[in-house]
Amino acid sequence: MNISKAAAQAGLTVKTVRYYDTIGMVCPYQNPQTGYRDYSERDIAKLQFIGSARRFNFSIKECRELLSLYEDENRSSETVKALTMQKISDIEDRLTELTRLRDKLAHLASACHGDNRPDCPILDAFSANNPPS
Amino acid sequence: MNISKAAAQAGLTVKTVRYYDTIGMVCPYQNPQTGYRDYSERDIAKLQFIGSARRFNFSIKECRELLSLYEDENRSSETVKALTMQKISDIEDRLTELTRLRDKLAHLASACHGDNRPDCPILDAFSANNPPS
DNA sequence: TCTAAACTCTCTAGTAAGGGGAAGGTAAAG
DNA sequence: CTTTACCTTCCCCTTACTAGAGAGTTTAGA
Repeated sequence: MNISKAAAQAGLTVKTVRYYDTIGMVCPYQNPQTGYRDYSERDIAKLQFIGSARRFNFSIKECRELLSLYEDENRSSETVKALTMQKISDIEDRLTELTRLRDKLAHLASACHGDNRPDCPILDAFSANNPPS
Repeated sequence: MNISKAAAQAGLTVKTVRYYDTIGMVCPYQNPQTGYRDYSERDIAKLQFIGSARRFNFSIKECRELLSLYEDENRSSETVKALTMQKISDIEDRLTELTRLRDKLAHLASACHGDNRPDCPILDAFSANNPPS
């Protein structure tokens, strides 16, 4: 299967799929005459797997790890679950942080009348000597 | 004031402060003999301002915009409030997205017993032909 | 069969926002 | 005067791609 069909199957762009080859994640057979890549069913499955994991916020490095577990017939689900729980925890940290940011910004915005007058509580807050939180 | 003290005042690293000079955001007087940067009080205030805005998730580009409003004596608070509301909206989009991710991952994790057996619902889900959501 | 469109390839360079570290000059303290 | 702690520029590294140039290939239609 050529690269654009492979990409479509996995919900990725051609550029991305080519990138996954250059970094050694999914390296299809490559015609030595033309240089054209030819993706097998197994390659497609790997691309789909990576696409899903990426959409779940796993980094490329983590995807590599998941992929090797995926391909290991003798794996246990232990490591996968641990990785997933860690990822959930990462996401929750980020949620907490973003929620705090939003609340602070919303608080500032509510104090700002947002009209033509030059005084602005938001800018004032930014220029205050805030210790880095 | 030398760069390390300026950085400390603003809660930034020396590298970051130097970077803000190279990209033209805060360009202090530079001794032509030694090349040493010398930060004025005004420079420090700008660094602090940028530090705060960055911590509020504003990009460098947005910081430039906020900074020019901050330095404009005749500005109105209108634009600042609009930028802030937009940022709040961005953050809320991200919150929604991350919450959905967390819930999906939590759902998968709860289905996975995480023991020594090789079957794993998480990996199964990743390898399923999921349409990109 | 020819041609033109639609694909593919590699390669370079760029993105955001700095971090790491080398090589070398400078300032301040003892 | 020496040591230590700074400072400088310079270049490469990071993440996960994306854009585009220039050139070769495949395919569909006339």
